[in-house]
Amino acid sequence: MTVSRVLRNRGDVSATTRERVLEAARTLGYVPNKIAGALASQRVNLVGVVIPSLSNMVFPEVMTGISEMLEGTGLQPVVGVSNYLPDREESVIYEMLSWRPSGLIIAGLEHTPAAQAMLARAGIPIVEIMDIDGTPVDHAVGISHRRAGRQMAEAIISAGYRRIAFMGTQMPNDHRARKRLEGFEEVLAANGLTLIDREFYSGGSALLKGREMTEAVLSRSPDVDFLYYSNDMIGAGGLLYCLDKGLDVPGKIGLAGFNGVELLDGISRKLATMDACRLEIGRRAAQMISGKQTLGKPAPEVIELFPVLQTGDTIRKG
Amino acid sequence: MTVSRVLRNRGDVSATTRERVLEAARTLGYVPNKIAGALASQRVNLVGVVIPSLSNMVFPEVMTGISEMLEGTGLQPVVGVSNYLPDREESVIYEMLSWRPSGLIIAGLEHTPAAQAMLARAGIPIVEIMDIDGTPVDHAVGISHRRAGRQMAEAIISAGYRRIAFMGTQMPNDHRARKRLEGFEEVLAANGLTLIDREFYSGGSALLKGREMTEAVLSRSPDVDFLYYSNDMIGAGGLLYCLDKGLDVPGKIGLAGFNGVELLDGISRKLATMDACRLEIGRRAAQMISGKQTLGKPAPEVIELFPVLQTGDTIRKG
DNA sequence: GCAATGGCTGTTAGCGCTATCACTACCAGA
DNA sequence: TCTGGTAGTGATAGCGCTAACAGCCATTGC
Repeated sequence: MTVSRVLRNRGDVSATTRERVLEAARTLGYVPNKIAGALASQRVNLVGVVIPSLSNMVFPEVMTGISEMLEGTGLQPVVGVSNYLPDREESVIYEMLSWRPSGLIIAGLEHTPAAQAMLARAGIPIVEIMDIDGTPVDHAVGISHRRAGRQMAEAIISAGYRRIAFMGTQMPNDHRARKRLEGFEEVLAANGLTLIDREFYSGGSALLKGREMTEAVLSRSPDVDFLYYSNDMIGAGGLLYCLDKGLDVPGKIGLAGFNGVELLDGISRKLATMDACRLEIGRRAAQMISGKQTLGKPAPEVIELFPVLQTGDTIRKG
Repeated sequence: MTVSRVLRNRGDVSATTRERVLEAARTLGYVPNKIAGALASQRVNLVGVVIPSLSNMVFPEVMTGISEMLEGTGLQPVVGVSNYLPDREESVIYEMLSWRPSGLIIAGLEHTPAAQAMLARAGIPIVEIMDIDGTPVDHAVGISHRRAGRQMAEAIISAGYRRIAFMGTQMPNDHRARKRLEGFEEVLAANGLTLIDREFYSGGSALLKGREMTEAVLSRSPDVDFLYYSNDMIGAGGLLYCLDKGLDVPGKIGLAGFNGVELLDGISRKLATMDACRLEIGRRAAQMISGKQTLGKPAPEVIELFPVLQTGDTIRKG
């Protein structure tokens, strides 16, 4: 018992005893068994994080925000990856919950009914992140992707572009990209416009795919005057292609992406984009979990963040 | 007990009983407590993965290889991030081991003495990845960064470049980058050469930093004829800068990076680089752990992989 | 003097599972 | 008939900790 107290820094132990215990632990190479500890104390210092992918850059950034905020709280993030597959997400959630974590952070609002049910009755704080266009199980932190799509469409139209094409991922389960496109098309429709071309890809190097898709769209629809990309990576690929071809950007043709990927800051021309507030989302989500530790079960909370449109160098001014 | 048997698919249970149990579990929303299960069975289906960073792209790729291989084995990866800090790594290892995972995968061969000791007596398979220039605690899968540095230097020198500058990260604990540079300088020295300039950075957008450092080096040492970068991201930034300035690449000035980041495939000119075999490293490491599950404690194994030099478009031929 | 307090250490029970063995029912074969 | 096997199920102990409380000693206040 005294050993337990020393190793957890809990309760009173005399300085001499503490030293003796630590010394013994060191020489024995003793590592306490957290499994037994967790079972006995009904407390697990883990926070589950379920995300669709690690290769998207967006999610590692969210993770950074989460880790940063969890630092010093005694909580540790545990990552699970769903690969954008609802069934896989369900099993990852099941797996996570069976470890009885202190909280769960999960990307998106769309889950299988079984997953919804598990989350609802898990009895721990659940934070759904990235998106707020829908009904959260418990807490939520994110942006409205539908609104983001609308905002971008408005900016593009008010800059005078009319013949707009879209390029994005072929992913039925990327609900956030879908919502952005929906919002985007909504505003186009309200202005009597429709997308004059669209192209989808899946897998491979995003930069390269952006280049290839752009080439395809430009040769198929040479009169296009704006290229809207579902993310900055393919947008950057497209931008590099346009610059290589000597096209007049943003005069004759404009481009825009989504995300505000800092990674790409080194390209000679800055792509128009919207920041998805990834770091902030991670931070807030982590805060919600660690804050909930002390208090009881508080009312579900939804935090909406507002991305800022950055026109960069690829949308003409005025 | 019968419930336990049904939920783990172990032992004989009649079809009717199984169905009744599953039905009850479903209506109750029952999620078994893995903590208790693990404590009772002394088996934990987790594999710890300790890496320095998630924002480096290299590590998410390794993770992809690991997840891919672990799929279907019943094992689940759990990630811990050390931020290139030895002390933090030590505490992450401690944290991980206290959950008694089935195995541990850890980047690099350099750890604190305490961490070394913990790993050595953990009693589970340990796989140190990425690097093999050193002495592993148990198993290892990786490449020789020293050799990689040498190979690149040889290629550069035999292409006729002589006035070489280096740009890299300011990270005393990035041992792999350090070893590459050591190998590189070794070969320079053997050919009577030394680096004529060097520049280091930390933090920020790698692409942008590459651009800035390149500008700094070129203005300080205008007679430089080769730029060697410690990674592809800053290399790409430098390449974009050189192209923007209309420099003759690879005629008057050559460039090379390291890693083979697929991400960058969309740039008009292909940067010379070496593939670090990241996916393969992740796969092999995961295999070693899952393979060790059935057999007893086998002899430590070291797998060396061999990166391939890709001269791309930024080293002149012949 | 004694009770009361606080600092420190030890004892006991039990967290929710699984390993192991015990038990029942049933059938085949001698 | 009995033995021996097998399929299915239940009873018991215990995994390695921690919560809760019990106990002890030294000090303090009156």
